Amino acid sequence: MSLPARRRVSIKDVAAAAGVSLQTVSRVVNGAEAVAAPTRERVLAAIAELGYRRNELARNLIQGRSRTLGVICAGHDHQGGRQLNSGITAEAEALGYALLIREHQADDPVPDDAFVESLLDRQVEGILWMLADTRAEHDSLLRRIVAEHGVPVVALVRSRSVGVPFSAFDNFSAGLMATRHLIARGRRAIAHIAGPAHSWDAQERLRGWREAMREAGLAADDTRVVNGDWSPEGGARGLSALLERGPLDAVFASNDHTALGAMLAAHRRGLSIPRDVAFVGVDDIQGAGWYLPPLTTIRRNRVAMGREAVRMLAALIEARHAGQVLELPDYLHPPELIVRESA
Amino acid sequence: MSLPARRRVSIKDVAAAAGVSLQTVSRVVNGAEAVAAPTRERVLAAIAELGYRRNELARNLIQGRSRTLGVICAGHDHQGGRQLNSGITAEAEALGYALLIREHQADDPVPDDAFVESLLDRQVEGILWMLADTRAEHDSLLRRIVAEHGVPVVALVRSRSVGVPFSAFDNFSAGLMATRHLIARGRRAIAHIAGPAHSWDAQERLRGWREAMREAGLAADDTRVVNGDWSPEGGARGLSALLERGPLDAVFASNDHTALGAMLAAHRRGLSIPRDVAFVGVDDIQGAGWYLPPLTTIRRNRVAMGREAVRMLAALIEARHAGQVLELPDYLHPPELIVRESA
DNA sequence: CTGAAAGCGCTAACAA
DNA sequence: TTGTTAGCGCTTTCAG
Repeated sequence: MSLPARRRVSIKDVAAAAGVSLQTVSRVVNGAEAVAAPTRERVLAAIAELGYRRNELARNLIQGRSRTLGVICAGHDHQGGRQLNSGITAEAEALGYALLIREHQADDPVPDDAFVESLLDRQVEGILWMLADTRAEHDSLLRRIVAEHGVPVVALVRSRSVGVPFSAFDNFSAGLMATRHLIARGRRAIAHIAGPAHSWDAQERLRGWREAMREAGLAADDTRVVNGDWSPEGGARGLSALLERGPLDAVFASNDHTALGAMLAAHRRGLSIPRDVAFVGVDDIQGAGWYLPPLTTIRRNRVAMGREAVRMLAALIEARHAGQVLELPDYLHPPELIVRESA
Repeated sequence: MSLPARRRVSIKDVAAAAGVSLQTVSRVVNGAEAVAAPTRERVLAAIAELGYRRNELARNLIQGRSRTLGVICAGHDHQGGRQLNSGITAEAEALGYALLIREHQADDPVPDDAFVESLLDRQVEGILWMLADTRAEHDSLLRRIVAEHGVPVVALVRSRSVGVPFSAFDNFSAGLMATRHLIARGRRAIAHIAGPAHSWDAQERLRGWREAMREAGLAADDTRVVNGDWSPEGGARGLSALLERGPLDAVFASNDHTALGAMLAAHRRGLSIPRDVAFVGVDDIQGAGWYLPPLTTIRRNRVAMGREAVRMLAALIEARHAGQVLELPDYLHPPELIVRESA
């Protein structure tokens, strides 16, 4: 297994073996035209024999480019960060970028400069910001990254004030769509189990719920809203709290896990779904179509969001290298209603 | 946003500003003792004023260490790769390693050398292998990484033949535990919906089921086994196929998603859970405790597995740098039975 | 078409 | 305690 570290073969070794200079090897490796066929053959043979591979680190150093993107994301991601990552990783790879991940655990202190500096020190060329927190510390950190360090940033949340381009989910429309669907099915007493109070996504979905209720002339007062925490536990607690405040015939849950917990709580109280209470979630996580009953939900295409974000960031980086200033349009990904049996 | 790329301030700039040599700045930055207090002050002042940050890439190059780990994992991971990542990322960060991720999508061709070479080219010091595929191509690739490239590797699956240390889940014991639990509850006609045929995890769990049936003197013939694909769809299909072959009073599903799908299918056929058919899954994914009925399952602690794997890999790397050969004991993480209502 | 020299940003070894 | 000299592995001028 663990052999003593053998020195990797360098361009120098290849040059010596092929009897040419370093540059010639470099040219061959980089596919330059200006190399005579026989020379190229010899170099290629030496490369093959020695098993030479280019050291990207050295290359990055001299070119002043790391071809690396930093990703700042939440740690215990209840919302399926995984799927997003798959869009991000695939696109990054396609564009030739490596990814350096930095996770912020929910129970850690609010991230400060030191949090991102490890990424900057490793010379990331751009940053993907996935923290959906509306607290001022997050905003100001993001602003400082852009202003002081001058690194291109693309957000995967629709950030409030910081002028960073984003590829984000249209949470407001999602809330609107979910609630409208319930209204169209004849529901009137529609409650909302929201996400955590300082989550941007949660706030937007709540706003969508309010707007849909308002336009239908229905009461959307605060007694109809409780905060959850994206988890089934939060959903179950939320439903109980809501039922104590009064009767309801539908619940818009901020995400599928919340809906799952709330549905079980409703079931335990002898309520029939969707007859007595209808449920709509958000996410369309794997499994949502197999709950009892299968969950009606608002799908968000995380893979597409991730892909787009990486594309935007890459464009920003290229422009920067070309000395240009690029103004990118924001990208708000539309929600998709998936009607199943819970509503 | 996208300012023209400004040259980052280097150690040279700091040295000039502070009126000292490069070396002195380097010493201060690296916290060496042998610097006079007033000199240190001046350097620190210059660093603060210029906003100097050390370029880790340059440092890595000269030290011949990248402080980076490569992770080779499956793309569309139905099994919650996310949670594992959280153990890996946390431990890697704690030990000062960055992570370079390489995902293998299930529908891509079997990974070949080119697949890992992008990691090697970026000088990763070790590789975390998370591909649980028993096909020969995977094995031989893994073997080649170790033999030809000489990079330390730790696997997160219990790999068959390749002599790579692992920190893996004890899938066999999980299968044993799940099946024994069903037997202890008085079930006799216990079927198994397995994972994909060439998944190592799936094969081991199947083996556990067989062994438990055998030791109880129950029939464990192939008519009682179908292959799923870790998904709810596969679980539903699996249950239907099993029921066509004969009656059963319990199902050991290879993972929670499979169990979820199978439970819905059972429900649709008017079977009561657990009265008519009991179910046990594997994973204890978020939500499993909120299914209808809450799922009895075998928990696996992915975070611990990830942490341990990173620790092992780091130890291997340190040993290598110290010129030693380290024999590491493998780590088989025990399953934990979580009894809920489905069995 | 090929090579020599310089240097990316930093640290290691030695000298002063 | 501080500075000087090399040089990590590579690419970029600029000569030849």
